Amino acid sequence: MVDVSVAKSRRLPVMGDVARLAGVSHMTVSRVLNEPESVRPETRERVLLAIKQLGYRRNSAARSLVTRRSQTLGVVCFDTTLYGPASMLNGIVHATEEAGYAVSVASLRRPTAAAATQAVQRLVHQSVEGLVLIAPQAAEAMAFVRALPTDIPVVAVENALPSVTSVSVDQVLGARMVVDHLLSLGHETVHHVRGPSDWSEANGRVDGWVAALEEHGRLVPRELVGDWSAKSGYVAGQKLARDPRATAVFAANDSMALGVLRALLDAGVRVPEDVSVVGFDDIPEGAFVTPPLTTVSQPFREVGRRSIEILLGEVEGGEERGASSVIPPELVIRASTSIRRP
Amino acid sequence: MVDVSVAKSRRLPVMGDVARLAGVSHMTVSRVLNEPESVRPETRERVLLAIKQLGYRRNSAARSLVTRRSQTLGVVCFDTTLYGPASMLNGIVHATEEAGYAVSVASLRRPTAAAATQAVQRLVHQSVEGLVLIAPQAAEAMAFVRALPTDIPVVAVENALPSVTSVSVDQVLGARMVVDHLLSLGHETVHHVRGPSDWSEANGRVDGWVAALEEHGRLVPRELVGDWSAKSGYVAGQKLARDPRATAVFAANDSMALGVLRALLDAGVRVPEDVSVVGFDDIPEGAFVTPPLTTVSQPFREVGRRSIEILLGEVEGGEERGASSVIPPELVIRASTSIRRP
DNA sequence: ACGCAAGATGTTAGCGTTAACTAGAGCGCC
DNA sequence: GGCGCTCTAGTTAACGCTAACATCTTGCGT
Repeated sequence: MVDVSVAKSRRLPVMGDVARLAGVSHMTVSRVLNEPESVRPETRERVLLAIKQLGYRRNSAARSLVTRRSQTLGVVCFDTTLYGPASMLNGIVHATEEAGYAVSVASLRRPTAAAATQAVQRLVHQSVEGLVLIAPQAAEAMAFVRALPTDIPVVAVENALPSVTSVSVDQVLGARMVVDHLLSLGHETVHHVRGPSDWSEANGRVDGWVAALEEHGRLVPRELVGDWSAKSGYVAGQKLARDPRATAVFAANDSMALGVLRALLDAGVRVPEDVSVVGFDDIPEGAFVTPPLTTVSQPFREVGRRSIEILLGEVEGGEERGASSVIPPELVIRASTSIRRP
Repeated sequence: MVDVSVAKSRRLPVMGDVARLAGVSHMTVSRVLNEPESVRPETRERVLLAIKQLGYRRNSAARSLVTRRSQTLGVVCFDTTLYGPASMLNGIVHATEEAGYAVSVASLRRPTAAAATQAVQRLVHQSVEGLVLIAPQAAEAMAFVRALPTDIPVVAVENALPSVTSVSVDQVLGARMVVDHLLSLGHETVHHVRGPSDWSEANGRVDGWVAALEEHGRLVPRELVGDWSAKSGYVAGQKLARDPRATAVFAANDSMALGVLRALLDAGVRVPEDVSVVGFDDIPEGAFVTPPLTTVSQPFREVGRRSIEILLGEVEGGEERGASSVIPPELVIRASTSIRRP
């Protein structure tokens, strides 16, 4: 289909070739492609036919050279193997494609400032028209801000960078919903296994957790720290299993929640009879583990969609700076939480 | 850092500007950037300084126009939310970046031939220099083959397309290892919850399962069909729970295995005491579910690395057609399988 | 029949870079 | 001491496209 070209000459056909075959000037070919309405239907058909016969495709480099537009957005991400970032990337890629832009991805191997700078540079070098950052570590935040070019729009997802428009899920609210849910089940307080301290999402969840407990006048237990992995959740769970006051545990993501679950079960603690456990993210497997996990669902697709919407508003409409936007998450109650039975 | 430019004129600096500031011709600037050795150190320093002062960056469109190289590889993928594809994408992005190429991603919303064609076209339009297909459905296979341009190298991962170089994990071998393991534990036969019939990976696993059973002269039970989701695994698990002859279950991926596990437990079947369950993929959570899941680990990074290696061999070295390559998976034995106790 | 607007198409000149050739300087060699 | 060779830097011409302006048809009013 693509290669119906006469294939005689080695070089790909250019506008001039199409023009010659159609008996028009190369400019008419360009017009057929860019503003078909301005060309007489009869001529247009002839040109279109010639294009098909030669298998002609516009040279995008030449096009962007003269239009000064690359029709490409850049995405900087960290570990897209994690469910959250992967979903986000997915949402962003879809939204970008729908808008007719290409997506160029730069992935940080490690969460260092140098890597962040390098990734941004690489994308800027590719002359992307806008930049999406899905790199939720605060560690690179300043590196990002320094590396960011001033001449192209940027949107950060899940990471409130100073002076950068951001789209994020309301982590604080999500954590509050978890705490409210657990307290309403009669638990005295809620223990927390937090994510790495350089992740803004982890911090938001801690903030919400603390705020909600304090509002209810409850004691805020010392938090445990994980690294998002189920393994780190397991380690935390082992400690929690030894603490009789820990009857409700809020893990900062589902993977860690699974680790906690596992550790508790291994220690002979029943979930949810003895201890309630809640996660965060709503991974697809969450409903099918034992026991099915109560968690907080984040509208990743929506975040992707909205961030691209804002970004393209700035890229195309030339809007000054899109307003940051926060999207509420949703509590999904399943079987890993229950009324406290002392 | 990036914007130390004089910022007086609205337009970005071009080679000519750098040249004027450094007191040389634009060609010398070009040489400093492309073949520094050929410029006298003294001159080179002057040019480098001017570049820094102006914050000059080469225009990549102009560059690719004249060199006819986009320095970009295209990746076509389907659902990058699934662990397997996400890991693969990750591996590919890393390998591509290391090689100094940009990565343009096209994602299929739905696994249809039309979407496949469109995605390939979109990337080709962006003048990518090579194409990686991570779209494991056979459904689009023919669409891909038709849509593929003949003038740029293509590598398929996990999908043996006719006349396309491929890199994949040995699915058949993986399945055999699972069956061998289960039979060695004393199970009479192994039941299988397969993936969608249009995924080549699913088919490979079925083939290996059948082959291994037949080699051992065992009865091949009727297979159950899932869609990779834990939910579909759950449905399959419910059926299996009713079948007293099903003492060993091989689910085609970990998510479905979790669903099976859940269904069995819900039905009062103990795992692994009554029934052994094995998954495939080795998702990070697998070690922390109840019971920890025996599964097959796939070297996704390695697949990504090797596919890019082959692709770039063709792109740069002009090698005719890279040889397809198959990488062995690894059996990870955990606690969801045990000796059959009748 | 003539002028004139509107529509369709053509002509020309870049966009910013690299390829390919040209020119000048310095230097060794017979 | 002049010839040619190497090393460095400059000049010119693409690359394939679109913007902007120029030109040629039409058709219509008077």
